[in-house]
Amino acid sequence: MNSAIPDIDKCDCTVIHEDVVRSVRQNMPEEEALLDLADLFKVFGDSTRVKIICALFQSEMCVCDIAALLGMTKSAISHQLRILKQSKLIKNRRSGKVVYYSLDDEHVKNIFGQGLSHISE
Amino acid sequence: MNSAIPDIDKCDCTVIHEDVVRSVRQNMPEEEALLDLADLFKVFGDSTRVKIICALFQSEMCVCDIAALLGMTKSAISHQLRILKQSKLIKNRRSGKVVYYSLDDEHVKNIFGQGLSHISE
DNA sequence: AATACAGTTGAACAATTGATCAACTATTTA
DNA sequence: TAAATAGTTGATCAATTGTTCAACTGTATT
Repeated sequence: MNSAIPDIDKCDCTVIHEDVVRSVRQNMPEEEALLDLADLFKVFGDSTRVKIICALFQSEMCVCDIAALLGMTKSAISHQLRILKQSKLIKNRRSGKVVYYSLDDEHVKNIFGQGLSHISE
Repeated sequence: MNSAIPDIDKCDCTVIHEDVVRSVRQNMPEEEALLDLADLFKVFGDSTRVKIICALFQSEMCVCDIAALLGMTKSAISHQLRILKQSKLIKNRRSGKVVYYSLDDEHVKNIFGQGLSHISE
């Protein structure tokens, strides 16, 4: 199943370049992949989560340390860590009462690198 | 000016690994860079904008064509194009009544590539 | 000059989101 | 086993966001 053909009815205009639209539509990735991609970027689209990821680039850290680093509550950090973990960007290990979080993806570094490269222009 | 030291007061816990926190804090990118980075990813974090970018990978397109492709109104597309342009991810040229949009960044392709690579695991 | 069409813009509204708070679980230690 | 500490979780609320709608601009055509 490829990307579903959307309701043309909802479009309030004539198609000017019918051939282009047809060709582009045929080569679009599947709808689901595009939604997943947007959801992944949405995870990166919050400054708290960006800061957490940046911190974890340097070292694995526990919730308390991240909270202290960013000047936020454990609860707020824990909520964000949960989102990052659901997206499989970080992993954790428990050692006694302390839970250590660390990065769990090689792509993150590359995505961040490209992003930083873009904004520094 | 490096990343500002946040209110430790707002943190509701003791720092468990003081050395780690100090070291990580010293090496964190500037606050402003992190905010810009999050803002950039926020732009990618919407399925409509992801679809538009994917479409523009294949061909430059006018607003009507994108609207028809995605089954949305010109207005909705135009609003999103404006956001993409503000982030310097796309550019446009006018030819008579028609405005053509196209990608304006080499990093986009790499960011998307890494993102797609991540979700396909 | 008047009409038609491509595109833009601002206000409004519903939906989503992130921090807060309180209550909770899990593990260690006295 | 009771207290202390690390962390989690669900509800709530304010703030943000995306689409819609209506009115608008810009360009070409007649």
